[in-house]
Amino acid sequence: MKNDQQPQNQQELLQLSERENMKKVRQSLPIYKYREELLTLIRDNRVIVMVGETGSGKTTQVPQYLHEVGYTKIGRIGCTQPRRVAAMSVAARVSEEMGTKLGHEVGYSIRFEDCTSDKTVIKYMTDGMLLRELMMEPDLASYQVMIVDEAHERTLHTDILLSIIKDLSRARDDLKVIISSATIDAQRFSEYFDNCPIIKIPGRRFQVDIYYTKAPESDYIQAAVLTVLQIHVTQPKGDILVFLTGQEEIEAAEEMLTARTRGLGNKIGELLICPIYSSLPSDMQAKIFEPTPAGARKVVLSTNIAETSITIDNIIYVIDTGFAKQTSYNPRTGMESLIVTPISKASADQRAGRAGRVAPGKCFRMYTKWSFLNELDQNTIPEIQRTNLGSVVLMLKSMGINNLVNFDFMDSPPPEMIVKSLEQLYALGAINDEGDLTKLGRRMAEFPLDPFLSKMLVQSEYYKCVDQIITVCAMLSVGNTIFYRPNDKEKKIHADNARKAFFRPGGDHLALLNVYNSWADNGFSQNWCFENFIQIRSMRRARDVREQLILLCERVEIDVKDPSLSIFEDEMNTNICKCICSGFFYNAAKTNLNGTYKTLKNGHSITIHPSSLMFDIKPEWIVYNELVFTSKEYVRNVIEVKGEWLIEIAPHLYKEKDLLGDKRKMPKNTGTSDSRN
DNA sequence: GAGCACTGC
Repeated sequence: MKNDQQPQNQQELLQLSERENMKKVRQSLPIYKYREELLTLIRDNRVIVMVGETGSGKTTQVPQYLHEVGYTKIGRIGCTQPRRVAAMSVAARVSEEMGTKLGHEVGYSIRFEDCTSDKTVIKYMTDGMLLRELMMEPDLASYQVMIVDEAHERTLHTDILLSIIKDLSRARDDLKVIISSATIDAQRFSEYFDNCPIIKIPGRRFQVDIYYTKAPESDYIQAAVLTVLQIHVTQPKGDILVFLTGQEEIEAAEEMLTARTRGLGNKIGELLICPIYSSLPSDMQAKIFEPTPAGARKVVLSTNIAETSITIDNIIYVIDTGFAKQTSYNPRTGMESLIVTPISKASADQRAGRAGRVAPGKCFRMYTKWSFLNELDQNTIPEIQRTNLGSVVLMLKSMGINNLVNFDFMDSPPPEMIVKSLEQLYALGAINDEGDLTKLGRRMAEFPLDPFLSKMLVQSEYYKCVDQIITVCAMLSVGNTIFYRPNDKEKKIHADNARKAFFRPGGDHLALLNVYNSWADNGFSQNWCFENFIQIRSMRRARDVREQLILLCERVEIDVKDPSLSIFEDEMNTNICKCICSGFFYNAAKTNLNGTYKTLKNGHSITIHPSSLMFDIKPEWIVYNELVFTSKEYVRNVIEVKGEWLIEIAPHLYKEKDLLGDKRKMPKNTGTSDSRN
């Protein structure tokens, strides 16, 4: 502290001019002209909708204005963001503008990282983080203002927040709520919040000219590739961003572009092809941020990641194929599908906007204007209407919100989805006949996990494998991005062999446990990951999740001490499988002996995904982590179980006569994972 | 014998 106050004239002067400069920058933002109007509106209303276009400065300035006029003397100002990086970087920017140290007056709170202190009066956070806070502080008593930013994105967490905040703002007449959204939805937000006033703040964006195809394109990848080449040959300098739906398309486009430009030699300028998608290793992702050398042109082949999550500088041309992969959830079958779907108008405009960040740009849409006007939906269906609501329902119940079918959502999820979640929670024992949370359910709600996983975790104490199950939970919750499979025939074989080497009798979960433990035994080494085709980013994330789960276990009094030393490996593996079964018995299936399986719950036909280590083994009974439709109905992350376990663990679902009654008819050679080696 | 968009607690 004292050192900071030593007079260091040169540096202080520099800082002073920096502050002056900062002030000028702040005052040049479009929102500055609206400062007084905005503050008056907030003073006179509990809730307002703020339409701030990109570049208006709303996210950084509004909390500061409110701070400057004294709101923070009473309570904190919170501002939620859908993404972690946004929460961090905006907080850093604002603390710099205020001349304070990050984490002091201005801070941020995201999962695994709380950069706030007692002094913090402006707090940026992810919307999911605020939901967790709401479980502990249901009235948000420590906040005077809550800003829900990027509300138009309608993420699952944002939608739930909106409902809870609407409810809360009626009870707390001193709380100021600001819903910040893009133009399109402003009216709907206002209606939802009892016709609250709307303030519109223009942004600062360059014009983007839109071009359509004259006729529909049958092959949008090829069309996109040809457009890239055409731009490259005929248009002035500036990088190109192409939106495709996934890794496969990106690799195809990359090959086509390479082949097409190869023959042209030095007739045309160099074209740098940069793929980007989230599961691409970070060092390869970094390529898109490298400055383009003079005389060359960069073409970024991207998934939706570049629509909101990643911003690339110097993009002048956008090529929009008009499609994206989208999940949908069928509550009847409990199946998720990931399907190539036409994007919405809002999404198309967002993509086009990526061309106008640094200069006037051009957007080439690989579909007709008629199609844009008549075939695309206005907005993407909000996530809350197309996702499994298990953890949402559990969370809301733990906040005391019981009547979910009549709960005031901005867009209600289909009732059958809520019913399905309730049915699953009931089967897990998280809620009772009246639909109230049980003691088990309350413990489960503490964990930031899917209810199936949290049930398994709570049960792990009984099966004496808490530490192992924590690891399994952590590995499953980082998704399917652990094993890296390069885009090269030779390397693919090596990667697959590396993967198979992690096999342990029992199933995929045990292999995941093995991966984690091997990594830990090798000192969490980066090199080890590289040699074994493991994505270190996912592993580090799993390690973070693990640490968080350990802390949470202590809170709900689950003993994390590792008792495994007194148990033999075989016995331990059985315990682990039984424990997984105690969480996932709902996802049980029996072999049909022709390579497919039949789910016990509804007789649905499914197949083990070829990436599963159980693909070649095909045990009689399995329990799976997830069921996803891609080209077929595949289950991923599978373990072998015994019919007897299912009857023992879930007698309310499975009866002996139904499961084992026809066992005598089954041939004996259905193989078990133990016979593999 | 297949292929997985993107977030987030």
